Amino acid sequence: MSGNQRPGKRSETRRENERLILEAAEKVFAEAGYGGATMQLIADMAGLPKANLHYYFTTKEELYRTVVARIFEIWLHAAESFDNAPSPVEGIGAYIDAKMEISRRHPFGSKVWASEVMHGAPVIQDYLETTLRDWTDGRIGAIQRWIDAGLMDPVDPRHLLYMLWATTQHYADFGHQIETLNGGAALNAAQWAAATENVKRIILRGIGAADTRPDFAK
Amino acid sequence: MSGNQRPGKRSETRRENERLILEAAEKVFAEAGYGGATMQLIADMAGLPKANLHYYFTTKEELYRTVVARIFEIWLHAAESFDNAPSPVEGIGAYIDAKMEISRRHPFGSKVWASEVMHGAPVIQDYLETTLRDWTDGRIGAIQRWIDAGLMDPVDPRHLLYMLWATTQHYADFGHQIETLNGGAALNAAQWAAATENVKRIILRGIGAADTRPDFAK
DNA sequence: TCGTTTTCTGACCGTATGGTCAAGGTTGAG
DNA sequence: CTCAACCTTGACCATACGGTCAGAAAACGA
Repeated sequence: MSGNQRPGKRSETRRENERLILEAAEKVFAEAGYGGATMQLIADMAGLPKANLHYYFTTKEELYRTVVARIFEIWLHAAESFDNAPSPVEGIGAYIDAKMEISRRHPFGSKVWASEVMHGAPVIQDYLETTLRDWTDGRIGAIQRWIDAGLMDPVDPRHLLYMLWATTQHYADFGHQIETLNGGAALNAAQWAAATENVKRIILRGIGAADTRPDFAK
Repeated sequence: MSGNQRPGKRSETRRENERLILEAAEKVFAEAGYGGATMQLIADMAGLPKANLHYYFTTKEELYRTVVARIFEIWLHAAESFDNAPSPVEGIGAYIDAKMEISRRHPFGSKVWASEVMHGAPVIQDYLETTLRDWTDGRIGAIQRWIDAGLMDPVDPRHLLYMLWATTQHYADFGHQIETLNGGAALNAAQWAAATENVKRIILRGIGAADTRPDFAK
C-alpha cells in the first residue's frame, strides 16, 4: 500500500485547473467565437490569472484545439448508439435520443463545433476527412442495408444523416432563438421530451420506418 | 421631365460602394465571425481603402448591423412562400424550396445569421421578439388549421418549424462539412435538387401530408 | 531541514485593430 | 468658371490583445 495510487496533489491540481480552464474556454468560445474570445475573459470565468492559462496551454489556439477535440470525443461516443441496431427504429431512434441529449447537456460544445465548421474547419479539417468520413460511410452502408431489407423507404442515406445532424444540433446551436420563441425561458424537461419525440416521430415516419399500423389504428 | 429621375452619379457611387462593402462584409463576417473579422480584411476584399469603409459605415458594429438586417429581409421574403397555400404539401413544400434556394444562393448570409443567433443575438434580439415571433405564431396557426382539417398528422407545429429551419439552413451553415463529405466538391445542381427532394419527401411524409397513395401504388 | 520540481502571478512588451483626421480630389449646379 | 457638397485616402492614435518572463510561493521527496 506504499504506492501512491492517488493522483497526488501535484497532478490533481493540474487536472483540476485544466478542467476549470477548458470548461470556461468552451463557454467563452461558444458565446464569443474564436476571434471574439479573449484569454482574459476565459481567465476571469475560470477564476484564474491570465498568465496561469498560458502555463497550462501555451497559446490560445492550443487551448481552442483541446476544446474542439473534447467535443469530438463526445460526438463519437454518441455515434455508437447507431451500431448493432437491428432496425431503423432502434438505430435511428437511439441516435436521435443521444444527439438530443448532447444538445441539451453540452450546448456550448455544440456551438463551438458549429462555429468551427462554419468557419471552414481550420482546426478539425483532418477529423472531417478521416474519422467523420469513415463513420459516415459506415452508417450509409448500414442504412442502405435497412433499405435493401425493406425496413425503410429508399431515401438517400447521406441526406438522411444530414437531416439527423441538423435537427438535433439545431436545439443547441439555435437554443437562444428557441428560448426567445418560448417566451424567454429555456425548454423544461417536458418540452425537451416533446421535441425529441417530435423529431423521432416525423423522421421515422418520414422514412417509412415507424410502426406499420395505419393511421386509423392509432 | 426636367427632374433628375436618374440616381445621378453621386448617389450611384454611394450605392455601388455600399454594395461592394456590404458584399465583402457579409463574406468576411461569415468566414471569420464578428470578432475575427477586421475592417482591413473587408476593405481589401471590397478593393477599397480602410478609411473609405468608415466613411460609409461609421463603426464596425454599424456595418455588421446593416449586414444582418439585409439577411433578415431575405429571410422574410422567403417566409411569404408559406402564405395562401391551401395545403401542407404546397405551403411547406414551397417553403422548403425557398429556404433551400436561399441556402444555396446566400450561404454567407445564412452563416452570419447563425453566428448572430449562436452568440445570443446581441444585435437582432428585438427582431426575434417582434417580427420573428409574430411570423412564427401566424405560421403555427396555419399549421394547426391544416391539422384540424385533417390534412396532416397532429404534430407540434412549433417543432415542425424548427425542423424546417434546421434542415434547410444546415446546407448553408454546415456547407463545408457537406462539401468535405462530398469528396471536397460543392454540391452540383443535381445534388442540390436531390437534397431538396429528400428533405421535402421525408418531412411531408413524416407529417402525413404527402400524397395519400399507399406504398404499393408508387 | 534542504533541494528540486511544479505552480503561480504581476508586470511588461510588440503588434494589430478600430477609429480619426486633415488635406486633397471629384462632381455637378448655377 | 466658381463654389459647395461629396468622396477619397495616407498617416496617425489610443487601446486591447496574445504572449513572455522573472521571481515568488507551494508541494514534495529524502
